[in-house]
Amino acid sequence: MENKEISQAVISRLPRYFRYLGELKDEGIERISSQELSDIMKVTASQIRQDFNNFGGFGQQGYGYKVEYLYEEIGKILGLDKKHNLIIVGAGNLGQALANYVNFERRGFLFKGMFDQNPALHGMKIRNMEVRPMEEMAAFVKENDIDIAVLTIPKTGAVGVAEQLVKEGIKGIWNFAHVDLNVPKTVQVENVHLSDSLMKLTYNINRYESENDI
Amino acid sequence: MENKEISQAVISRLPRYFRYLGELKDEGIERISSQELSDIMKVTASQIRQDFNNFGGFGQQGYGYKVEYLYEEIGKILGLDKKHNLIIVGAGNLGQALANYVNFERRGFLFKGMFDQNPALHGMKIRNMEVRPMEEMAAFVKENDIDIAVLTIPKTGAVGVAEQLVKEGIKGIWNFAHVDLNVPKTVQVENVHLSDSLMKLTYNINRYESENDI
DNA sequence: TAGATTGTTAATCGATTAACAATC
DNA sequence: TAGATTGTTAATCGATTAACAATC
Repeated sequence: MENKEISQAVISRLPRYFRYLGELKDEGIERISSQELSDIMKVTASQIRQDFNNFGGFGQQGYGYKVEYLYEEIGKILGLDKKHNLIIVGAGNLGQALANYVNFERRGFLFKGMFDQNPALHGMKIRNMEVRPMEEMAAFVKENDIDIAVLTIPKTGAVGVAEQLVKEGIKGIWNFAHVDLNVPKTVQVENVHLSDSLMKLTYNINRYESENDI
Repeated sequence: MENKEISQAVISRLPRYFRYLGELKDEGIERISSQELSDIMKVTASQIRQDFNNFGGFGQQGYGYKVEYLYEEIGKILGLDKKHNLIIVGAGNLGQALANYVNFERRGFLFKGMFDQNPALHGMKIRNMEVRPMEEMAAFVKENDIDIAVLTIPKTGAVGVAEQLVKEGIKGIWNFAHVDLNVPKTVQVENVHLSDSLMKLTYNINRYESENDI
């Protein structure tokens, strides 16, 4: 299938469209124009139309967009119509927090297992799922058709674990470890570097203060 | 102070430079050229030099950059030389995970308090800090000079809580609630929308598979 | 049909990369 | 001094916005 490449800038905006359209749908609103959506979301109507048209014409001239249809289509583009088997590697605070994040299940992410190096945690139940030793991870991934691994381990172990996961045929890694993973193009990585995010916040606080001589 | 505006694209790259330079420093490396850094970080040397020169000349022609000096300077730009008083609003799994994230303290983020609506959690100790009722938040922020609030509450409450925080003079909000906050320009917001991030991952997994007819 | 609004092309703006003179 | 590498200007590339013809 030869699709023209969509820029990551566009992709990054899709989840936000999806969220707003979901809310409009829940409010019972049936149609919306790019101009109305523009007012609500504070992006230009032009950008909205360009973004959607990357994936084909979802609207109707003179009418606008059908909210529910557009919502469904964007969901499909994001792959939310498919089920994804997921494991969490690292049963610390963050791993546990993500395991308990109920909403993921609603979107087709099926929590299949949890792994940790620390023997003290083995057998402990988190969201009805026992924590398994790291040694079992590789076989588990292969046997249970795991698509996505969530990495919530310290950066020291992350590169090695990622290598194992790649070897077992993982499709995507949601990486919370503070290190850049080097994986083949066959494997997708999405980084969540929390401390980077916090630093951006302090930069902006500082900038604002120095611009205003506080 | 009249500084030319730095684009958020540049700011987003600073924490990554900071991380790599910290690692180089820890390895005892004293100098590095933009070309060497380019090889390690997989960005162009040109971009590195342009980025740094937004903030003035940190290098020396014919020599390169002093690792430690550059590291310190980027830290200052990011505001990491200052202390920031921080509270966490929402003592659920994610709030607790962030409270226990030790590394933040090392960077000058001082964990001062934690709040939750749920009476069952009040008085509970998380990292030696008792969970307080939401009603006490506003006064606490004012009395304890809180700069940053971490919002780890459901989206339904987030907008209202953000309003309160703004009223009490908060400087920045690190927002994990899945909603866009509408605050005055005096208050900086950094969003961490975890489900958006996960959707980007599934998009890329899907795209890769459909491009390769899997 | 007339009015509205998309889809799409063209214009603008901004960010990245290339090139090279300045200088250590 | 010669060689290396920055700082910075110019060229290119890509993303955003504006404009409008197509069309519902």
